[in-house]
Amino acid sequence: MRSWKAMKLDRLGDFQRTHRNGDLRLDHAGQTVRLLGWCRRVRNLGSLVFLDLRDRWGLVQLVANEETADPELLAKLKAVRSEFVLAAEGVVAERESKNPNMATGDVEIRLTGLRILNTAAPLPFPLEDEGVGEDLRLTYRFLDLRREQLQRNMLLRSEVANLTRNHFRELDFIEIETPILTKSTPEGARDYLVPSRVHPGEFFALPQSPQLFKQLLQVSGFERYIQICRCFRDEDLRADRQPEFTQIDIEMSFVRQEDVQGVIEPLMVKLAKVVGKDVAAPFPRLPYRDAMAWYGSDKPDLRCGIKIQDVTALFATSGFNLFRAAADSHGQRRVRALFFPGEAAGSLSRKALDAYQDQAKQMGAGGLPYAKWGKEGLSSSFRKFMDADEEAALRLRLGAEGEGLAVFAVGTDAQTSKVLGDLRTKIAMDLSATEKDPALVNLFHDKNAYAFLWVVDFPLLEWSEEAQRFVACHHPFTSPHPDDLDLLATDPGACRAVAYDLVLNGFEVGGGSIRIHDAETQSRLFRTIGISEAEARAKFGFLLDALSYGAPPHGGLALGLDRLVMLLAGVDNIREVIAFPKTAQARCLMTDAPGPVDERQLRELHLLPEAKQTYRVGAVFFESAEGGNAELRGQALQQISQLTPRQAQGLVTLDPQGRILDAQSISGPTFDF
RNA sequence: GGGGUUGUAGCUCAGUCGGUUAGAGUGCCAGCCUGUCACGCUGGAAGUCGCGGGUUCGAGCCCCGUCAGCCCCGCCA
Repeated sequence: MRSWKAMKLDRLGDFQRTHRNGDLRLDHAGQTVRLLGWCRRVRNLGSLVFLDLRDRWGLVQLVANEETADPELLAKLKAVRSEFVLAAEGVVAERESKNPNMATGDVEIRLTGLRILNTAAPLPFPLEDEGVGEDLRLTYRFLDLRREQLQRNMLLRSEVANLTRNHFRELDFIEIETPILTKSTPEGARDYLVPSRVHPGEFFALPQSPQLFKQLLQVSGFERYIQICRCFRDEDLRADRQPEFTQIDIEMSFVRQEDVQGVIEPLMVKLAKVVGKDVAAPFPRLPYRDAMAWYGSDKPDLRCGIKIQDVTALFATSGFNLFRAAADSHGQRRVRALFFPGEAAGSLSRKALDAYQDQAKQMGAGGLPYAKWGKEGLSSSFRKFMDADEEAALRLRLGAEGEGLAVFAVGTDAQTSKVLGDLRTKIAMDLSATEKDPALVNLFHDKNAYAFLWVVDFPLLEWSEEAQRFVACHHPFTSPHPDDLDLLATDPGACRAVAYDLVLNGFEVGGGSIRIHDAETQSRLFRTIGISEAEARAKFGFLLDALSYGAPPHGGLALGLDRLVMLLAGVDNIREVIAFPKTAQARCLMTDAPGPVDERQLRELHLLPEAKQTYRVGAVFFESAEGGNAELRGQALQQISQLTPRQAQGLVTLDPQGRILDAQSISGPTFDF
């Protein structure tokens, strides 16, 4: 039998911790201390035993040897295995051989007492290893969370939440909780639904965001609202997306876009400082149109300075049909390009280019035309269509001096933005690892930067092919830009919104808008996106009512706390900053949720039809009946059909008149009637 | 819904052209060890090669299907 299973445990009793393990220093030498924690590792040298004791605050070495320690204590110490839970008493002493890699490396605790509070089975994976399979880590998340990295991330997350609360409290915000059980709305992401037991066939929805409630709170007069709240979206996941996530949600009255940004920026400065980064506010403002034109993304990563260029005009007379056709399309289709200067770009291998082409195809491109200027001059997928003059014109247009690589995309703005927006950061990141010129490396990817920016002037609406109508880009409560109000009727797609996203290093970390605060505009917008008067009344009647009773001009923003902490922690996956996350298939490997539920629960929730009555019928003896009296048998059967289920589970005795004399329980087959 | 990728000892992985008894490191168990700190040394136990089917004299390896993890596209107001 293994020792960790058989061991008798000690009680915590009146044992009191005197110090945190990580705090002990030479100053404490000579003091008797009492410590608690987990055994990280035992090093048993025979008659000398070392043990590292870990608590939330650090690690300290315990020691005992044969000459000075009580033999019972030494035996107990030798029985300890990794992750046993211990209470230790001892004297702080200067070490004979110090460990400079450890905060407490100058001292050790010479044990005078040891209690084993609990044993631990060998762990399914080592806590020190980085490369453990994530499914295993998630199955044993409670152990995974013992690891230093996750402890750090959880601490950081807690710090961010505290700083945020303090920041907004100083600015006179009030924290108000909004419902988790709420109403499903037609626009937006798929809702998680909760069936109502009391109202058959009706459902609550979990909130995708407290959007409408925080707007209503403005109508109520809570001019500055904040909530750190859980939100839910039943959509497919990504590395930076979980089905439930935490949002820092704020809303303010009597504000303009700049006022909302003005309370967020100083918070970001404070949060960046927590991880030792200095960022300068105000952050750059970039109109959506420019973001798409230059970076091909509404959340551009400004750590990369390369911009997309339009080269359509150069190919008006080109022999390269693909490009010339775009030039002939009167702006419907364009040729756009990225140029990466430098030796590393100019000497990219065919294999690397093929990989980028595959990437481009995945983003919907037909291929990836390129022009590369390397040691041997030009090599290009459309070289035979380009003479020296055209090459020179292209180089001039791209600003290409010396070596470098240009990649091209042809198509609509949306198509080319998608392809080039993706390749821009991808190629730049790769080149930053191989390029030797430090100035270029910095242009490709400034790895020290925390590149915050506001993307502003989003379009209000976009045409949905699937729905064959305009839908809200942000949400249907977003205020149209005051200068574009007339466009709502004439050219809805061109109407800008007073909406703004906060972007950090290519991630959308927040989004907000000034909201519609009058019922008339709100109704008008619902009409524009094809929500009928009746539907608007049914779904958003309370909002329209609220807007008609003195709603102040208001606006706000929501920050994705998880994503923000992920970026601050410098990790590339949102699961690393969530204590108990779901897998990419929206499953919890630890609890194995979601799971099936009892039929009874389903029936109570009206998700299954009512159960049929089931009768268990035993053998029936006609005790006093002589032979096969048909009439009597008929009476008996009639009696049986009136039996309660309980009576039917048994042996039934009838009198000559067919009445029940006696019924006893027996087992038998069941029948549904 | 689609594409890619991974799955072999508790863990991290190797496994050649389809061919003998599937290996290594680590962890675990036992013994030894007075200055370790990834302690060291000696020995031992440990396998549903994700699962199901097929091809073959023979499958961890080839084929088909399936499940699970991860990444991406669609989706995510």
